[in-house]
Amino acid sequence: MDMLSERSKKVLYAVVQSYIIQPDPVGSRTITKRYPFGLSPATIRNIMADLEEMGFLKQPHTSAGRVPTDLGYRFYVDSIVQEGELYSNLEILLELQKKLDMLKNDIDSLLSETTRSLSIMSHYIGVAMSPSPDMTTLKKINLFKYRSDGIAVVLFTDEGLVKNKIIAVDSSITQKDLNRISGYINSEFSGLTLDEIRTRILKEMSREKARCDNLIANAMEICKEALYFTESSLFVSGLSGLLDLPDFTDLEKIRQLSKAIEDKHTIINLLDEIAETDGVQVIIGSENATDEMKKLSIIVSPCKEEGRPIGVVGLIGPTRMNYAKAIYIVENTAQLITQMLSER
Amino acid sequence: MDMLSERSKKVLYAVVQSYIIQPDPVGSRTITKRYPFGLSPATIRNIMADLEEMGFLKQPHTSAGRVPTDLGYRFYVDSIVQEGELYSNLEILLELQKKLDMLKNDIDSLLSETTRSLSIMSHYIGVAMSPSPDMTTLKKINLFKYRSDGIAVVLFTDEGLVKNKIIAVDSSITQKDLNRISGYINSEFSGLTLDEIRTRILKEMSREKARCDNLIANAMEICKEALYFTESSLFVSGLSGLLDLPDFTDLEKIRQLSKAIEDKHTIINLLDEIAETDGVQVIIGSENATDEMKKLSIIVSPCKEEGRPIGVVGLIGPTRMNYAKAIYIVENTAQLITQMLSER
DNA sequence: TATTAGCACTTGACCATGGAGAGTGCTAAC
DNA sequence: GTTAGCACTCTCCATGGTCAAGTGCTAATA
Repeated sequence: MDMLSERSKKVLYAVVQSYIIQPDPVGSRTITKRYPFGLSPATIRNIMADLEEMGFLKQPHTSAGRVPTDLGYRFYVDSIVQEGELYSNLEILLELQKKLDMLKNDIDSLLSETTRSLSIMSHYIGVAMSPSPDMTTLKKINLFKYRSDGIAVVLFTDEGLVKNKIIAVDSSITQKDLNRISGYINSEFSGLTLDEIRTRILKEMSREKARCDNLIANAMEICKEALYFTESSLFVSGLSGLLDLPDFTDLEKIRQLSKAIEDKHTIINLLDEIAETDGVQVIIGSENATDEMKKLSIIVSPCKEEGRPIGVVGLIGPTRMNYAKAIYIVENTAQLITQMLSER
Repeated sequence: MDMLSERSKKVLYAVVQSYIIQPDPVGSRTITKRYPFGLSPATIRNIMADLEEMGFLKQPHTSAGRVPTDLGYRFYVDSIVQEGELYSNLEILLELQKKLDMLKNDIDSLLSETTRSLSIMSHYIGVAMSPSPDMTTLKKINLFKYRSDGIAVVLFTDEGLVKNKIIAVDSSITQKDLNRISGYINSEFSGLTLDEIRTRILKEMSREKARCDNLIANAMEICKEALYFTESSLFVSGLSGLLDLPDFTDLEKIRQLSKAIEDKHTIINLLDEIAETDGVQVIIGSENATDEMKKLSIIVSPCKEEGRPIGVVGLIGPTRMNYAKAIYIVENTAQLITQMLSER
C-alpha cells in the first residue's frame, strides 16, 4: 500500500476508473488524454510496467493496454473506502424507502422486494437473506392439532421471523397436551436462540428418560422437531441485468455465472458468515472461496438490530464493478432495512 | 392432420426425432440412412418440399437440411399423445418419490425440491407453483396479538397451505377480541374459498356500517386484511442446465431466456390458468402468449385433490424438446405430488 | 404415373492472407 | 528523471478460395 508512490497510485486509479466505465484495455495514451497529470505516454508506460510487475495490472496480450487485476481492484477499493470517496444518490434511496414501507411487516416480502430494487438500482444481482433460524431468539411458539396425526407449529422470533411447519405426531396427543407443551417452551425458553434451546432440550431429554415419564418424553420429542427450522431464506434477483453487461458475452462465463447463482447452498454459507460481521464487506474475484465465484465480486452488509443479525443484503457483479456506487447502495440499503425493522 | 399421407407423416416424424436427438438441419440423405423406409433421397426431397409448403418444416438457408417449425412439433406432439407412444422410466420416478417422501408435510419444500428433481431428470427448467391462496378453501384461521400494534395471522387451508402474516391494527384490540374474531371467521366461513369469504365480508361490512357497531366493523376490517394473501409461491430451478444445451449458444437467446425466467409474474399467470384445467398441457414456442416465451416450450400439469387444484408442476425448455420424455416426466410427477398430498 | 438417378447450383463453414490500428518496450536525446 | 521516436507485436477484420452438404430440376425408368 505505502510502497506505491503517489503518482503510481494515481495511474492505477485512472486505469481502474477508466476500465470500469468502459471495459477496453487502457493504454498509456488514453490515460494522458483522459487524466491529464502532465505526464507523457512514455512515462505512463514506465509506471504501468512497474504496476504490472507488482501485480496490480495485467495485459490481455502483448500489444494491448492494461487491465486491473483483482489485486488492483482491491487496492482501489481499500483506498476509496478509506478516503470515504463514495458515490451518492439520495433519490434512489428515497424511492426504495417508499417501496419498502408498505412491506415492513413481512420480512420475506421485504427482502424479496429489496433484491429486486437492488438489482434495478445497480444493474447487478441483488441478494438478501433472512437470518438463519438457528441463530434467532424465540419469542413465542404455538402448537395446534392439525389433521389427525399432525400438528402445526407456528414460531415467532424476536427478529421478526414467522415460521411454520407441520410435523407428524402420535395421534393420541390432544390440543390440551399441546397447550401445555407450548406453554412450557414459552416460559422456559423464550429469549434463547433456537440453537441453545435445542441443546438444552437434548440434555433435558436424557434426564427425563431416567424418570420414564411418557408424556414429557413425548413433549420433548415434539419440541425438538418443532424447533428445527433449517433454511435461511435466500432471495436473488437480477441475473438478466448482468447478462446485458459486456462482461458476460462469453458463453462459458455465463454458464459459470448461472451455476454460481443457482448454488444457493454456497451463497447461504457465505452470507451466513457475513451476518456475524459488521459493516460492508467486499470480496473481489479470486478472493472468493468457491471456484464458480472467482470471476465475480460480492458486496455485502449485515443488517443488525441491537447487535443481533436480522438479515444480510448485497450485490453480486463482475469484478469490473462500479465499486463506489455498489458499496454506497449496499451500505445504505442495509441501513434502511435495519431502520425499518427496528421501528416496527 | 388427415390431409397428410401416411408416408408424409413418417417423414415428418423422422425429421422431428432426428432433430431432437441432434440439432442439425436434417437432409434427405440422412433420413434414408437413419430411417430406411425404402425410399430414395430424391423422393424424400419431394415429400419434404411438400411438408415445407404446408408449414411443418423450414430451411435455415437454401442449401441446408430441414428443421421442424412449431407447427411441425405440434403435429408430432399431438400424434404421440394420441398414440400414447411415450417414453417410460420407472427408476427416476421411484427415486423422486423417495426424495419427496420426507417433505410431504410442507408444501413449499415439497414443491421446491420437486423443481430441482424435475430439472435434473429432464435437463430442462423445472417449475412448480402452490395454488393461488384466493382459490383455496379456508380450514382454520388463528389470530394472535404480536408486538404492541400488530397481530399475527396464521391461516390453514384444506389444500394444506399454511400461510402467515403480520398486520397492523389499533393497539386497543385485545387477545380476547381476536379470539372472538377468529372464532367467528372459523364458524362462518370455513369451507369457503378466501375469495368467496372476502366478497361476503365486504357485503357484511356495508350492512354493519348502518348499525354502527364499532367492534364488529373493526373486526371485519381485520378479516379483510387477514385473508388477503396475494402471492402464489412459484419455484423455478435448472436454468444452468438449459444453458448446457446447444440450443442456447446465442447470446441474444440466452438473454431472452433469462428475462422470461425472471418474469415470475407472467409465469404465475400462465400457471394459474393451467391449474384450472385437467391433464398435461403442452405449449409450443409461438403458441405462447408472451414474446419472451416464443422460443420456449412449456409442459405443465395441474395436481388436483378431489377436483380442487393443489398445485401445478411443469418443465420449460427449448422448442426442440424431447417431448415424449418431458410429457412422461411431468405427467408422472404431477400424479406423484397429488398422491403424496392426498395421503397426508 | 410415381419414383429415381444425375447434375448444376447455392450456401455456410473453414482457413489462409494481408493490411490497419493500437499499444508496447527500448534506446537515445533532452 | 522524462520524453520522443521507432521497430515490433498482436488483434481485428475484410477478402477470397476451397469444401462439403444439400437442394431443385430434368430426364430416364419401372
